Amino acid sequence: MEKIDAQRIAQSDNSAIDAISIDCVIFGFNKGTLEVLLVQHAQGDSKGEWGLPGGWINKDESIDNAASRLLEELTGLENVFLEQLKVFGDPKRVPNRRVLTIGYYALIKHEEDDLRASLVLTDAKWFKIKDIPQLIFDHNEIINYSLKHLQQRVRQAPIGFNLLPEKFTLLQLMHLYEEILGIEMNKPNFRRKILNMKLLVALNEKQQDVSHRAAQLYKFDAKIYKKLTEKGFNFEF
Amino acid sequence: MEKIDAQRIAQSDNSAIDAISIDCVIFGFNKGTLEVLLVQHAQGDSKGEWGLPGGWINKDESIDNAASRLLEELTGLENVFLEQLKVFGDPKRVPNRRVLTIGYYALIKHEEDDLRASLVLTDAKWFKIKDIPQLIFDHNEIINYSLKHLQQRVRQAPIGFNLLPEKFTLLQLMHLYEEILGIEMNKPNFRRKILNMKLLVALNEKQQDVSHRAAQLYKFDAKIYKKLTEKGFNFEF
DNA sequence: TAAGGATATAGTAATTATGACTACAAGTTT
DNA sequence: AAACTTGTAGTCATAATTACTATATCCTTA
Repeated sequence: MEKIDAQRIAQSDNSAIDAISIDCVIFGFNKGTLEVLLVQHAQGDSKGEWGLPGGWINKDESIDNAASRLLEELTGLENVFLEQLKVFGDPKRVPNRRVLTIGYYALIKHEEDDLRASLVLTDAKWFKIKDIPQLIFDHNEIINYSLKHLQQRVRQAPIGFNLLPEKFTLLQLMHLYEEILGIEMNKPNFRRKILNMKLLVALNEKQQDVSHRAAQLYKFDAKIYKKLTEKGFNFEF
Repeated sequence: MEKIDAQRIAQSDNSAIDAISIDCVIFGFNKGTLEVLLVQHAQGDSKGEWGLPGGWINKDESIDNAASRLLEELTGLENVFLEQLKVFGDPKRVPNRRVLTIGYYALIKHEEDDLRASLVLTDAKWFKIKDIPQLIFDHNEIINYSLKHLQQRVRQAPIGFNLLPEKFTLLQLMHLYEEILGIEMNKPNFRRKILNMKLLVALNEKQQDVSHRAAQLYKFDAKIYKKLTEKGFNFEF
């Protein structure tokens, strides 16, 4: 492979790429609705416009670490579910310069108070999926891609739990799937199916302060969660 | 988001990244075995060592186009199944420099004669998955990742067909799945399941020159293939 | 405090899918 | 023609799925 080897050396320092960034699609689930966290640009050409939170990769920092650092800078949250999506590399995605961006997506427990406190300091806001405005660059495309990816992913691995609080009811879980997948499900059948998976552990607790019969609270079994995540499974509903 | 916006501008020209390459895992299926096409380096520090075929992105070329150009330069094949995997970005993946690489994987119909002719010109060789030697950089990791990814992917979409010739028998198809997934399947049950999907069209042809009863040949129905690929489906065996 | 409303949870029955087989068919080889 | 190899059809018990109905439990309010 002389050709390729030669190219590796020749082009390695005068790359056609001006820069490479990271952009992160942060999903949250609030009151039955899937939301995405966006930030408003305060300066530059795109002042006032909304876009995905993002940034740059530091020297000696893996790209996964860069993404989780950026996420923590924005939200104050650590140990969040965060996965790489893919690189977006259309030559015209950013005007005048060739900038690739590595897309990441995160799933966070939306109701955390830390998060709300941290966010008021910046121009960041949750948008319902349906209400996302026109964003800078190709950020709408990145969100669309990540949503499709999420829809695929929740059917292969029980990652949806990352959007729920520690303790949740079966109906909350079902509504989460309904919202992500855009479908309607049947309560009794959902119960049976999810309980058969042995993924959930019933707690000795019930919902509080609801104006109807309180539902059983569950958490998921971390061991089985791990096993299912590694092995992959099928969450067809 | 002043902070992020400022960073976008400040760091955009003195990036911590020296270069970004593309590396491609090319899968083929030959005599019941899954193989990967590797190339031997002819010069540089890694002379004589094997690695994934790869190269650099040109100006004004999308990364997907760059990947398919590189694939065509090596194999002479066009219109090949080719998808991005993800970026590999460990700071130490290449010694002395910070080089990210975008991983791609391709599925090709292995027996094409064009391919064989083209390949003799270069130091490229098919390796069985089990026989892959120690490769340069993190290329073993990239192959492992792509294999896992392929295993997931063939259960969600009927992409496995890209590894088979136009016309194939049900048993060839079953062996392909067995090889990719590393499992054993049951013939009659496989037949029933795959035929129920209505994805296959029986041809008016049978196998030729086999020393036993000739099997029915099938092709896949392009329309249903497309529908299933978009919608996603479940190929659990 | 009893009735009504709302939601949780249990159960049923018809249908379909799955897994583990057996049996037979259709060619090849000796 | 018999033996062998692989293809294809069919069986049967079990499990999963779908579309329901029924009942339990708790809160609200009249």
